[in-house]
Amino acid sequence: MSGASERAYEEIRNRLLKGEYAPGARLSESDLSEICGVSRTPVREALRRLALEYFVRIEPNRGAFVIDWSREDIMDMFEMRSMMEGLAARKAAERASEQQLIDLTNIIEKIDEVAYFKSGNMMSDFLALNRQFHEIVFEASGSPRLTEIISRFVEQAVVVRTAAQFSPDDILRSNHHHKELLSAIKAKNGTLAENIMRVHILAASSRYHDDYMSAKSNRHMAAE
Amino acid sequence: MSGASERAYEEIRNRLLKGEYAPGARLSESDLSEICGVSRTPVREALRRLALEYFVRIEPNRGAFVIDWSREDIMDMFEMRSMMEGLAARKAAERASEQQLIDLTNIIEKIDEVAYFKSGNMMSDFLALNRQFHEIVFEASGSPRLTEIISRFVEQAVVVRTAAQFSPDDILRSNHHHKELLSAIKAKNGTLAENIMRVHILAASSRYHDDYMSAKSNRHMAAE
DNA sequence: GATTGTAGATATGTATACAAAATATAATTA
DNA sequence: TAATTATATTTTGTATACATATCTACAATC
Repeated sequence: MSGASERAYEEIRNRLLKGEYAPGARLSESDLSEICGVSRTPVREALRRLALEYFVRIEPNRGAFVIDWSREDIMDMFEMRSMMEGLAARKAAERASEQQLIDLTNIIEKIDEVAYFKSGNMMSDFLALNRQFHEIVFEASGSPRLTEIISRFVEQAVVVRTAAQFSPDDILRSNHHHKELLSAIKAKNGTLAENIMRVHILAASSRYHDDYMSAKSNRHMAAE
Repeated sequence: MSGASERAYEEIRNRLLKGEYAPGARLSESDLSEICGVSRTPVREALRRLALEYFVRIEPNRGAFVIDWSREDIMDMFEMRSMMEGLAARKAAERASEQQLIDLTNIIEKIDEVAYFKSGNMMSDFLALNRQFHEIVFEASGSPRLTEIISRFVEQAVVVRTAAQFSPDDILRSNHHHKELLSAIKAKNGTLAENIMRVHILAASSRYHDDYMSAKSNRHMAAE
């Protein structure tokens, strides 16, 4: 999965995230192999991997197609994610180490700073820190297998793609959840931690829902 | 994913389920290609697919290794599955069609018959019917994407492998859950359906846990 | 004696060539 | 002209050959 295969994966994934290919579009292996500068073999491997992550759908003897996600699909995915990460949070509350608590505390501080100073790359900084935060919670759950599965889930197309625009206010609100979660974990209150995490994820999904609806109504108005 | 690739997948998967290869064992591509009677290319594809389903783990430039599941890993997987299938059951309670209710009713009847007559292939009959039952609940959730994701999850190594021995009593108990679930769905009581499904899955996991512990203690005694 | 380094052997990663299937195009018929 | 069949082209699926990385064994060195 290294070298050519990895390169092809990254390249195709980036193009998909940029929305370069329309939903439903067919992805030709030869075309992609030219674009990526590798042979068809690693391209095929990359496409299978992207199929696992729900970026594309592969039909036997027909090839790979860009997946189209409906609003319902996306909300369902958020709901699944909220349950999974909630489980991780519950276990984290039962098992987190001192060092992990310190790490979480530090990340929370950094996120506050990012939101406060509103630097040019505020979004990417926040996304990286936010990701770290959640990764540490996974690790703190104490189950490597669980961590792997949930991480893989969070890598999925719909989740990655919907990590959209956040305002500084949104970031602060999100970080407030982080603080609540941390104190629940510190108090070793698993049930509380689980439900805070669920709220945290579902709040993001709710925000996405609002964005989607307003975008829809904007398009509607623009069309009139 | 058809022909040679599919054949290789089935062959390797069956051998893994039979426990032919020890946990941690390395799976050579050339060996498997001889065994399956196909070239290395489809074998590689099959191994990647099995990696997604957590049958094997692939290390870059080193190959595929049989995954070893700890008891904790398995319990975690059951817990995840209980949440996912619970979600599907809740949605099914909100959206199931008349036909789907009839289908579920019929399957419940057939399972009772299977447990009653104790035919030679009781286990495989039950497993097939049980699978159908759960598949219909997925479909009744009304979300094709959700169905796909949960089905994929249920295909995973640990879930498939732990669908072990059930006594006629176990089957009747399991089917009792099915009946409770069906009536909750009929009553369009989503929360109830969700929690019944969770209990249904977690009861199976509890049974597995018991089996595991007694097997462990048997081995212990046999060793003395 | 333990460790490190190197050479050969073995396995995986990638490219290319060929086979089979699907799609597009052209010709034929109603 | 529309539908349909035949043919050509394109695309995916598989096999094979080659490149590259890793493992094993043995020797050199400390």
